[in-house]
Amino acid sequence: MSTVPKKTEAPGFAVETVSRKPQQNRSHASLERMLVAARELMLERGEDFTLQEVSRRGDVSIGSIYLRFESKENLVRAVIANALDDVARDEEDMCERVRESASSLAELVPAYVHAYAETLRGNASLLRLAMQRAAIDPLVSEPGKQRALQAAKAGSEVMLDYRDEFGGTDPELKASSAFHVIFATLARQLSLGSTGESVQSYDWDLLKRELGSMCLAYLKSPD
Amino acid sequence: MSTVPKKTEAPGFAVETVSRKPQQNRSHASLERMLVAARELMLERGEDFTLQEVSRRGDVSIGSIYLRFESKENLVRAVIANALDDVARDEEDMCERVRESASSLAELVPAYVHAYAETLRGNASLLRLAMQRAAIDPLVSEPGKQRALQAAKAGSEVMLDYRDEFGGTDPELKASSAFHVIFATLARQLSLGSTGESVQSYDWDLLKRELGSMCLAYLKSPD
Amino acid sequence: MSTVPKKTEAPGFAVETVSRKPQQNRSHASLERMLVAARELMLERGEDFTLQEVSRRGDVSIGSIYLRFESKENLVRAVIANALDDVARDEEDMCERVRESASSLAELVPAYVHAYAETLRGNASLLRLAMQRAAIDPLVSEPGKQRALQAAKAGSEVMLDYRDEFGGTDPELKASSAFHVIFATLARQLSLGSTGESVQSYDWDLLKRELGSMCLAYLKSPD
Amino acid sequence: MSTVPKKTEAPGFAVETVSRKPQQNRSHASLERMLVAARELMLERGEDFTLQEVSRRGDVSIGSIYLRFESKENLVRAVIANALDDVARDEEDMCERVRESASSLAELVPAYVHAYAETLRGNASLLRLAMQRAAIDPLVSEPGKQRALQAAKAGSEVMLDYRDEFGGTDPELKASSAFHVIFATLARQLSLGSTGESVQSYDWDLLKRELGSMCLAYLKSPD
DNA sequence: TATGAATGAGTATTCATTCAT
DNA sequence: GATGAATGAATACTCATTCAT
Repeated sequence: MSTVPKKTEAPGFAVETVSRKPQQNRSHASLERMLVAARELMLERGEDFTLQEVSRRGDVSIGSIYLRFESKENLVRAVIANALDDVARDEEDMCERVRESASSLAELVPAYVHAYAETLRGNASLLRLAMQRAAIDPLVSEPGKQRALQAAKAGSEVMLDYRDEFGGTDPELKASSAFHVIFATLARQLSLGSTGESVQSYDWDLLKRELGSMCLAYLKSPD
Repeated sequence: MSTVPKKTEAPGFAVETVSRKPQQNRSHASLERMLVAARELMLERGEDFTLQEVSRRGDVSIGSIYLRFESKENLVRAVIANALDDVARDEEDMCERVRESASSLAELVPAYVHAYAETLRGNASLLRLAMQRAAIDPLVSEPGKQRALQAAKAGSEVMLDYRDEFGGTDPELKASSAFHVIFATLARQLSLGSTGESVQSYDWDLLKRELGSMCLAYLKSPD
Repeated sequence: MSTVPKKTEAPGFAVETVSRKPQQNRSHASLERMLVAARELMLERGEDFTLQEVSRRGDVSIGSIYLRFESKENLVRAVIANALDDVARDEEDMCERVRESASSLAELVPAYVHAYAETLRGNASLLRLAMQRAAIDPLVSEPGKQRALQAAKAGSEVMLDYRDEFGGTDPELKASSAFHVIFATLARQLSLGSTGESVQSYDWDLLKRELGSMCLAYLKSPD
Repeated sequence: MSTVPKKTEAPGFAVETVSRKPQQNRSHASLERMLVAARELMLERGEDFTLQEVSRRGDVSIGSIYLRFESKENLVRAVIANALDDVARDEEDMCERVRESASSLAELVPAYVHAYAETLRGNASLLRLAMQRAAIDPLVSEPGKQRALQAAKAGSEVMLDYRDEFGGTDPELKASSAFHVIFATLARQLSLGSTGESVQSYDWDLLKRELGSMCLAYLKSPD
């Protein structure tokens, strides 16, 4: 569970940074309940929910919420931080699985694209909220960047398992670039951050396949 | 300038659909002033602005605003519609320019990536708002999708000028896929739709270059 | 048609007192149209209508309305004044008819009650508005009182045709009292002035008959 | 004091139905203060008052008002419901007193008319508001009708104490009709529901006396 | 710790009225 | 006389936050 110290607009707001106290026994349950209630409401209606509703749905008093979180904003941040933690865990697992299943770059890249897509898809709703908030809230975007850096590193490393198959002279750069392109494309297709000009109806499987081809061609290319 | 008929929650809310009347002479100026004021405020603080403020800054009465727009929401849509129109125009020009300047696929693709990046960058702030709103407002997302479709077609066509240099058997698919990947990557890098896990500090020029290489390798690839 | 002078909050606001000018030819038509439109709207929604709506429905410009009436209030008063004129005319006719049809007090009283009820019923909607407004607007209640006085006199006179059949020593008082009671009871039953504690479902015909009996017994009574 | 449950557009909006919670101790005082303030304002200016004003005059926060009442409308209804309760109580007492003081129909009827007139006169201002609102608000008119029914029954019963002195064959009908006529006449004279064509200056005491005579003559009449 | 009643600042929207043309 | 675009004051209601118990 995550928390945010009351008066500290802390630089890195990891999950532990957003709530107020290292509650022990049963207050734990109450903290849990308010986070669950808030997450549900956020999935239903974004940030357009009321603390009153959290209070009712989570069976916690409004006072309790303010005992744990300095503000509604911080409660939202905590929910997002938890969601990002979940994603990070999923990503790690996914990397491991893909790594073990592939035995060549040509096998790996499409598998990675596919697996990453599924990982993101599973958390898309909360991720969307996270990214929307990050666009305006440094307290979410800053730690988000750290996480993204780690994800980039992890993703690159998976591909670098097959650096021998890479063309060109800077495999690290290639892997990193490939990761960014893959993530950006998948994210946009999943409407993370927003739909807008993305084309939902575009053939998703087709694009995934071509994205794999593209990266493979790029990684192997001597240029 | 754009307008929206009062009672028409029109299917396609093109610029002309959002305001109320084809006012001629000096009312034009007042409409202009409120749109400018609203745009400024939106760039400063998103949709979190007050009609009072628009009234003051644009030197128009509140009543005048409601004379042109059914609601604050529609005013916001009009500002966004205008911005999207601007982008569309810029994109067209950009395509033309890139087309004329390149004489081979190897020249074209990096030039296109670069030019597209600059085009988006110039309108990034308002585009971000557009995409954020599109995430929740069908009246913005629907026409946005049409526009995206056109942009995809236009972008593909530029690359297809050099279809002879393409590898593989389906140049249309390749061009379209390349466009989507390019747009997604640039958009994410510009934090369109949100920053979130994007890494602002990542070397932008580096990524653009590699994105060009990647697409080139892909388009030429026989697979 | 009635009118009200612009700056004169005139004591007696007869129909002629509420509009502004003794228009001649075709402006007459426009005045007529705005009064008709206003009456329609008032019948539909009370005073909760918009001058915009009067303008549209009556095909007159807002400016025209203000050319004839100093304010929306005065327009409302004019509509009411017209309605009261209509009622007064109807009452006169009704008295005449009843007078001719009856040949004894015992015949007259029930006939009068019945005819008066029908007269009021036909104008009930606008009368209701008139009385509601009169409750708060002296400019309506004052002339209304004059009219009521006349009505009381006219009604009394009909009954006094048969003063010979009256008991007691003050037939004028009896006739006047009977009129007041009849009017009050009918008005309440028609919900003029409001429904509230009146009982709509009470058997209307029954009450009318008993009301006749009551007045007859009273008029004949020696006390 | 009356209350109305927030989400219940309850069929019978008795006093208890209009506010939100059965608050005990000191919130009671605050509820009282807002009702008193609202009543004062309503007596001064009808429903044309501001919640701001209630807040200031009653020394309660706007939020507090909304804590007890779902809307301004419901606050108004609560004030009216209270007033109607008061009237009902007064009516009961009045009936009792009149009953005890009279020993014949000839004594009773004038006494009843007089006492009822005084009872209504004391609550006339708020009653007027109640009836005006009832004209457009079913949530007020519906329970109002129930109350009227009860009042009619109670009033009839008082007169039926002397049914032996009645003429004719249907004493219940006579009593009921007499009640309706009495109430209607008194109400109109007190301008309940509105003044309009009522004649304020008409000699009130005179009419009361004649109304008594009329009813007495009617009740005794063999027809 | 925990509660939840109380607070009150903040804002979109309406519509009678004016006045330049 | 006629027009109708422009004006802007006025107001109910929400909900994050506080604090007395």
